Amino acid sequence: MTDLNPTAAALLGFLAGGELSGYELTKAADEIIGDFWHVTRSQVYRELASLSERGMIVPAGTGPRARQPYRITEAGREAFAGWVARQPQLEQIRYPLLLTMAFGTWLGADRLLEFAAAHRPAHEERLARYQSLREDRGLDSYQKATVAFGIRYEEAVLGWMGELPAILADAAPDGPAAPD
Amino acid sequence: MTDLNPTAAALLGFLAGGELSGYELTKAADEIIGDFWHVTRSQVYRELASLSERGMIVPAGTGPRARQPYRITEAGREAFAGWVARQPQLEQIRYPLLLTMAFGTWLGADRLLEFAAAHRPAHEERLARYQSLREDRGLDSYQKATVAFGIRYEEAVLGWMGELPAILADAAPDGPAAPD
DNA sequence: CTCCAGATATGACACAGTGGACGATCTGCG
DNA sequence: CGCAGATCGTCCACTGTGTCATATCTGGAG
Repeated sequence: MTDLNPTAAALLGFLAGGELSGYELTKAADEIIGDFWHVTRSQVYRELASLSERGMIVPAGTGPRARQPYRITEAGREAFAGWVARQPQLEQIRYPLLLTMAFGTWLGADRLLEFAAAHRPAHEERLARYQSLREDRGLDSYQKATVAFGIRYEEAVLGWMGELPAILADAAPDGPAAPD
Repeated sequence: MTDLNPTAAALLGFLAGGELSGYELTKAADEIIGDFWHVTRSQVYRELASLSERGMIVPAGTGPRARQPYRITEAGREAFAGWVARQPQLEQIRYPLLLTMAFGTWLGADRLLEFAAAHRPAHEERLARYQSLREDRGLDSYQKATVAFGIRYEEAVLGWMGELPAILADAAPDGPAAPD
């Protein structure tokens, strides 16, 4: 019940399925939750150290290379169970393109449309990936639900990009023009 | 050109429109960019200190209370112009509900649906707010563009929540059931 | 008018999360 | 063999979040 941050909780969640090392945890996190909860290696190792100190995981022998697998403890399982049953916070979006766009007067519509266009392929790829995941027999329905969000989200982004030119059309025609 | 983080850049962007204090900047950021770039008070003051050190802003007299307004300098304007013209990064989403959902096997569909339902009013309110902003004559078309994203996004979330029960229906009927 | 509750305004600090650099170890293959 | 590249962990500086503290001003109750 000792409160966990979401990243630590996710690591416990993965460890609840078997022993894994930091590197493997990083990969698992990247593949399975990476689209809505980004986790870096640095933080994985930091959280592992902290979880280990708090007795929620223990080192389990040694793997190949310097690999250090961890096993979840009973305390760890309890902490995870406590975390998973709590009402999650609202989501946070950090969208630099929108930030730039909010100050668009200093840049002009043309450049902004280029910026948006540069992002489009990435969104199309994600959408395609989600769509193929939707058919994947290996996912449980909970993971399917997260994929379904991804599809809705990417469709929304692409739809928005589609209507952008029309919205920005009635901006001052172009170019960095200071208001006031 | 000295590279700015997005938060610092946004503060310069606001200051480009006139002198503002930390508190006023916090409010402006919250209202205008808060939905896609969350900024806390602590960070505003930290960035102001850093920008001031780097000569991009200067204290401008004193306002009422302990209020300390800042004025942007020429160096600040240049740094901002440099930042706004750079291709923005891809967005980041941090969605705790999806994290919990990814580990849904340990919780069960019923609780997850409750969790999602608890978020619904917040999304409906945001959507309503965006829809009324869309009619707002006071926004320039760049800000309209950010609002348009908000509308697409919230519609996507609400649509997803609508299909959730169906997706989770074919999960193991209920309850925390450990797999393996 | 006085006083104090509450709003305004800034700051300090610990923790969470990001990104890049570094170095060591193993693996495969020319 | 030997070395290029992948694997694995560590470190550090910086950005972002959340909470607590503190000082100042404002508006009403008395």
